[in-house]
Amino acid sequence: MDTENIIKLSQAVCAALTDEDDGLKRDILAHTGNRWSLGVIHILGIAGQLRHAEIARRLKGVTQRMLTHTLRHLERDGLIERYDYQEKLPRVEYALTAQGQELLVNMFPLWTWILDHAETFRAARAKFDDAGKAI
Amino acid sequence: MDTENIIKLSQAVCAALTDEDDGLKRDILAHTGNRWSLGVIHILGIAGQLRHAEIARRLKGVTQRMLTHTLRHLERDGLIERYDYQEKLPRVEYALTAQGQELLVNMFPLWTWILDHAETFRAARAKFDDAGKAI
DNA sequence: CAGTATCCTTGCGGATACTG
DNA sequence: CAGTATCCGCAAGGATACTG
Repeated sequence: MDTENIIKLSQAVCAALTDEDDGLKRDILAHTGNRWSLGVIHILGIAGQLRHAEIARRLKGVTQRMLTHTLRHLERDGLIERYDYQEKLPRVEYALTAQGQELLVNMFPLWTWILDHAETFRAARAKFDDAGKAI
Repeated sequence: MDTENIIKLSQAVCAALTDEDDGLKRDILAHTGNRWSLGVIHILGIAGQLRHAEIARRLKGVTQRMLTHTLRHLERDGLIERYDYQEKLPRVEYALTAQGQELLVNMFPLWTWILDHAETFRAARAKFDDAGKAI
């Protein structure tokens, strides 16, 4: 897409976007910014339904505490569902809800765009930091 | 979109997504989750180019400190550009870069989807909290 | 006007130990 | 196995005062 079109498109987009529900919007988007949520959603999107320990195994570096915490938050926002089988040795599985799947689908353009421009971002940061403005 | 299709689509999406660059991806997405970034981007998308004080006026509740901080971070990631006119009474203006405009465009589906489902999210939370699971 | 400089509170993310 | 319960360091976010 050329620059001309991006400018026009972004202006059209801005006009269409509203600032209502600013809190909620950020709350939902916060899932995409914090440490483990996106990984969980991605993994569940691929595997379908997994137990706590299975997710922990596939998510390198996550602690039990943070995984539980992340799962609770995703569950609270209706993005995943928790299935407790009430067995004596606990078995609990998690899966994306329809909402969670829609989040993934709607996040696709943004996600791929970021990955496609990884080098650009790194270059921008390097330039900024080299200019002595590092934060 | 019906449920059948969402499931298929989300699986296709998951397959297409990669987990590379997890840190960078989250760093960029963090802009969408934190308190003021999205507001700044939206305002600049509409207004084109604005001074520090102008942004502060339109962004209800932001403090000078946090606005400066937010602007630095957005600048570091190449999403906005800073124009310092070097005048005796300081005049500095900010505008979206091409990258920043692309971010907006690529975030459009996600943003509108969240706003369209605001009620669903609120209902999910209420149900969760009422079940006594509140975090 | 556009920032720094301080100080403060809150919550994130993590390490470790324990329980039904 | 799937969590709680603590304790901890650190950064986000904020209030207020000051500066070139």
